[in-house]
Amino acid sequence: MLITINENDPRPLYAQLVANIKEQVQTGQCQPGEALPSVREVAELLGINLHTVHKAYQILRDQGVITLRLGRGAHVAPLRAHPDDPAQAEARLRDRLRESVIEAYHLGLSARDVRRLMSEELRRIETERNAS
Amino acid sequence: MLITINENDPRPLYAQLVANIKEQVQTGQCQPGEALPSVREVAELLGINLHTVHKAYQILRDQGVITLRLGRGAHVAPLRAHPDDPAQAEARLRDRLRESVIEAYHLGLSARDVRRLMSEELRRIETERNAS
Amino acid sequence: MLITINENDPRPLYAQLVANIKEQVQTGQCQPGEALPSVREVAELLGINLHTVHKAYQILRDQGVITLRLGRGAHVAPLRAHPDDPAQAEARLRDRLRESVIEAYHLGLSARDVRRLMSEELRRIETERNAS
Amino acid sequence: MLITINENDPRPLYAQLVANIKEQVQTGQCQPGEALPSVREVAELLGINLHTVHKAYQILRDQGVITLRLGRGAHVAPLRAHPDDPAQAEARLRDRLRESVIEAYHLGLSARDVRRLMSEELRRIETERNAS
DNA sequence: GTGGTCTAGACCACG
DNA sequence: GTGGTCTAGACCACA
Repeated sequence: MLITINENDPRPLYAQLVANIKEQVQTGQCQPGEALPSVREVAELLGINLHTVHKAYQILRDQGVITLRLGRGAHVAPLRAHPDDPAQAEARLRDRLRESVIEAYHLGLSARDVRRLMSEELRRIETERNAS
Repeated sequence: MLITINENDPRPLYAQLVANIKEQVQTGQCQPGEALPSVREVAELLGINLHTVHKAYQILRDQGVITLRLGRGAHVAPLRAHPDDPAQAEARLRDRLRESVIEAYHLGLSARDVRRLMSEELRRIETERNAS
Repeated sequence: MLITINENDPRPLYAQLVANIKEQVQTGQCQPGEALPSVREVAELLGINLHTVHKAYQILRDQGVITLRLGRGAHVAPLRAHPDDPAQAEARLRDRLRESVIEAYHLGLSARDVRRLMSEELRRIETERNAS
Repeated sequence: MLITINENDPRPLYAQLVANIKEQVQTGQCQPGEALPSVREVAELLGINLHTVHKAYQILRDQGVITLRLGRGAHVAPLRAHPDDPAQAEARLRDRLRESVIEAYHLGLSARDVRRLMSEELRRIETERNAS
């Protein structure tokens, strides 16, 4: 598992780590049960602070993406097949999508553009997952 | 035009104002050329500081959503029909959608759910706009 | 003489008036000695405040572009053939050009672009002047 | 990196800071990747308020001149090699140059003077950049 | 009345 | 330590 950060990304480092790992888990680049590198390894490899990595791992644990056990490191948790609370999950995503659509329109893009780009993204993630 | 903020929203106040106003402009709840309430009015109405509102208005001006003129207040700018830089606009939206899809999967939602919710949102905004 | 303002111009109204009139004088669209419309006429025509126009006229008088005489209105002053203080005039222009060059580079334009655009502008004004 | 402000300059402080830093970046007095002094340092050094400096840094970030990262300070961004939107970039510069030419004529300078001063400025910046 | 700038000082989040 | 947000209040420039 190769965790990376991007100097030009405006998000804080810990948020980049979280997003990066979630994406890799989701696209199947790392499998449930697989071990993640230790906090110390990641920090050294990326040349960042230990507690920045620690914070990212804690967030991932809180979101159920990984498991952390004392002395045994971090492991990828099994993927959620169904939402714990479907209504809440949908509401959250709905808000995100609503914001995205507003932004798209302000950028001058059309509903058609949005639909096309979303289809592309959905397809891309599916194929990445199947390839791995 | 009714601008609101939400105590529980994790975003900073100025960002909430920006999002709120962009949404109202986009859904047609206020028309191009229409005057927005003055910085002072909004600040008083919401019980927040002048500068917080001012910052939001400046951002909206920078993004081309409103015009601000010394001594003459704020007005809704005409909507962008086409992106200034289509490739860049698409890239930005693509990143947002990609993040949303990853999040959706981690919430336990399916590609089908995502598609359905997106269609609903696109339709909702269109109808709001046509209604006004 | 037709004085105009532009809603989308970020400059304050009085500054637009000043720039507009200076340009017309310079390009020969109005000749030395010619009468300018009265403060009141301009204000009514453009639907702006009397003292906004008044301020613009005062500035133009201070800069020697027009003459204002009580009861006789405003008239275009003769063009300056040579700078009153050549060193100071050059220094002022130099600062402006320096700023423009810095901006050009930050916009991603080259020295060549700057030269080309400057030549075009110089030529454009000459031809406009000769045409009138 | 030495940032300065000028009491007699009619521009607001934050705008002076922006122009000053852009010039230094452009003339190569500071290299891409190089760290800028922190907001607090600049504020203390110049005896002005934190927010004034902060605003300048934000503008520079929005214009792509520097990068700002929470907890990690400000750094010079890579220079733009080509305009994102060439037509728009040229239009902006053209307006600036047009204004400058009008001003030059009103100062009593000739087209020849303008050409000469512009050449000098272009050359000056090139040599400064090559020297560093 | 309007927006724009500057100051002063508090508090938070990130690394 | 860093940047980021919010408040409070003063003062200026424009219309």
